[in-house]
Amino acid sequence: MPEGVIERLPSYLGVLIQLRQDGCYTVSSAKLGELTDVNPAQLRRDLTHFGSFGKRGVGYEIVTLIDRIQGILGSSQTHRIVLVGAGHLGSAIASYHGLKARGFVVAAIFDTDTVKVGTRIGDLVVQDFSKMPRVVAEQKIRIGVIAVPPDAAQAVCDALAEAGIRVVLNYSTNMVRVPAGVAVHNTDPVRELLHTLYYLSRTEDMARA
Amino acid sequence: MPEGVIERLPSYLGVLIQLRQDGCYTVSSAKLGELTDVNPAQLRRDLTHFGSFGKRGVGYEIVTLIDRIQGILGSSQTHRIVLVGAGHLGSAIASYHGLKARGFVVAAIFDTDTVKVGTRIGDLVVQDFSKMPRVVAEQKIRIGVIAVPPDAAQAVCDALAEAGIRVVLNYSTNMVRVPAGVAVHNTDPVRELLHTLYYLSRTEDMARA
DNA sequence: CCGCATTTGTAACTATTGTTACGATGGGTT
DNA sequence: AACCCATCGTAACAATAGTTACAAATGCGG
Repeated sequence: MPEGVIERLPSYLGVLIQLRQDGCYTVSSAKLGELTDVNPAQLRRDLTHFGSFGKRGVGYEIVTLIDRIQGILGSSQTHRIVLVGAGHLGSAIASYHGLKARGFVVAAIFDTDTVKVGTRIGDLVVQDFSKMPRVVAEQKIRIGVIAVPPDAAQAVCDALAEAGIRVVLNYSTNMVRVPAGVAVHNTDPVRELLHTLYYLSRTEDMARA
Repeated sequence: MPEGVIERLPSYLGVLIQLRQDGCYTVSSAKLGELTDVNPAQLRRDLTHFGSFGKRGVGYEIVTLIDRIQGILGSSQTHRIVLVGAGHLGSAIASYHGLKARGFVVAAIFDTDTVKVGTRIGDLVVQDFSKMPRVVAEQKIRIGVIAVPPDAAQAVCDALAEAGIRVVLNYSTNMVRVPAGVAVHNTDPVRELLHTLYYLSRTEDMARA
């Protein structure tokens, strides 16, 4: 399965869920492509990677498509995640309602800062990071989110991997490295900003020309 | 300039800045490639897109490289950004020290919620969103960050574009659309999680086999 | 029941991206 | 000064991704 497909599936899913809420039953590749900024033909080809269940002349049945994509991504069941770092970013993630709506539940929050340990964030009480391995093992949690200062990120990541975490989402500025068998996704706001900066200078060049 | 290069430059820059702090003077494509998970040859070719200034047998001079990349991305000067949404996520971004260190300054924070308007976040006082166009115009701000609930995202984005913002970084779950001449970058945490989920199921399949 | 508008699925093509391989070049060593 | 080793820059190749175009299928209206 091509990497690009995997990256687009979550976008399709998001839009489809929105459409279902709006009361739609079917959607064409043209419409869905417009809403996700994807070429309709490519969208159709993406979907053929896991079967062919559109109806010619009609489009795709939304509920079927949602089911299918959730099956591929493995988001049909709810996933428990652990969150490391109870700072502003950690709080933002923990109290983010969009998570539950899409099948994610924050099972526990950890921090090394003794001042933060014991405080509440939403329904959860921040626990000491030393308890992380036990919680991960007992609840068989496989997803971890890192929201700690850059210097601590790698150490936290190593500990998560050691504890059995299989997927790491890293929100710190430092890229972290993982052993084989663990997937990591580094999404640093500053990197995103720098990336967009390039387009800023380009649009200005165009305006000047 | 290929899209892929632009996406990798910020990673290079981050690692280079780190290396400079550690007291290094030069770095080889092999080393830098390892630290950024990029094939050394590709890294070299990426760099040739804007000149050739490595020394054979030695590597690249770190400070020169940093200068050059910052020049390309336009991050040699400081950039002011406006932030819309003073919730948890907005606070996280506003009080994020990594921004200043990398040349970004949050110039103003806006919200429509009258309860939040007037409160302080770091050095800044949250202002009413209606004042956004004036601030953007007066300070000639071109970058806007959206950290509001999904339903409000598109409206905020339209207003930002109208006010003269040229680059939008959208952290809400709803993808937003922009007029031509404005660049947008949607980075939704849930989408990232869903994306990593696929790899989770894959690693488990591998473990089972 | 038949043609028409619509929309899928896919084949062929193009463009882009990534990889491998190797000659060129600079510094260090004897 | 001559040799050697590390490393760059780049050409050739391979793989991937994206686009265009069109035939096959579906439902609808007359």
